[in-house]
Amino acid sequence: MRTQPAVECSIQRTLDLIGDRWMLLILRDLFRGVRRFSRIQEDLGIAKNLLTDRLGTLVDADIVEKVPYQDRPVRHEYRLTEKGRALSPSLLALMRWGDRYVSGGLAPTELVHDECGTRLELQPWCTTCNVPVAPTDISSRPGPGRHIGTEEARV
Amino acid sequence: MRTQPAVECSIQRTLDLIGDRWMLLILRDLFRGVRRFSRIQEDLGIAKNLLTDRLGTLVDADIVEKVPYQDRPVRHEYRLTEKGRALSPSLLALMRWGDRYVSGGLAPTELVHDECGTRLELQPWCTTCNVPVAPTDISSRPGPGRHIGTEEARV
DNA sequence: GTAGTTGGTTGAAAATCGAAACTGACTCAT
DNA sequence: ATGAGTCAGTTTCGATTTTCAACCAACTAC
Repeated sequence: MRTQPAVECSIQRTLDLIGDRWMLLILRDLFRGVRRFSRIQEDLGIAKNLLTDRLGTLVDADIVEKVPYQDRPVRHEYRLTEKGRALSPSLLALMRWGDRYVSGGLAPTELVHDECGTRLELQPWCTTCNVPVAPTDISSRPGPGRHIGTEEARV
Repeated sequence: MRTQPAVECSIQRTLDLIGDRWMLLILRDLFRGVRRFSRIQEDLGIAKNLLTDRLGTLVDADIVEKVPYQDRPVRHEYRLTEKGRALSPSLLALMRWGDRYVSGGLAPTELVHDECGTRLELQPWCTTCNVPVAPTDISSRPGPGRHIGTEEARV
């Protein structure tokens, strides 16, 4: 798919896997409890062959597992694995951004803390200083998994 | 593009805008300081007409602005606006997920807190309880910007 | 004036997508 | 046991997108 030489960053590796136009929407549905083929298909309006393909990729990647929910006829549903559930911060981050910048500050759906009902924010967190970190206080450095030379690297 | 009726969730709205295979990679490059057409094009291996198109969309959406960095010949570079910079948590979340689940725990690039050098985590944060919130302690509810009926809604 | 760089545009071939039709396994109601 | 319906796909094919390569315009450096 990608014709590029090496993939040197986890964002690229992640997007190669789930950066498709439908993938994150499918995952969103799974998070929401929409787990069956036909329900997802009708909810998203995705073509069935594409849904088959995408779910297959997700299962192969161990992000989703296909579990039977009845015999005779055997019917399956798709459930997030732990790896899949670990994508929740990514979806939450995209959702909060959309709330603010695309939906004009009016969230169509809010995510709240079960215990107190507060709407959740998502922030980079420094576990040493125990404080939230602003985008301007972040810099990047090579990690143990290899690195690209970047002059001015900031996220 | 989307043939569906209404778009009722900020994740969908966001992905309609930047959920393309290239968009988030382009944004990643901009965050990293790769800001010129030719540099991005060669870094990503994206076709030039697509890069032209995608940058145009980003500029139209006010996520990126095109600013001249020299006259004679006028050359521009693409810079993130505040709206664009606000995507950093999303990219960070995808990157951390990739670090853990795709790059096998070995981050190719680490993002650190400027002040103390600690590698950053990204967590849903409850501003009332002032604690990080686990995925299992999150539920969703209709917000002021309209809602889909969901039975078992969790992210 | 020749070559090189930057930031594109254009056009044709290849890949991908979407809509609809079709299939197969099974249920349920008559 | 016939007929209608559901679920989860597969197949087919026309439409759309993407890729790849060539070309272009403006300017610099030699």
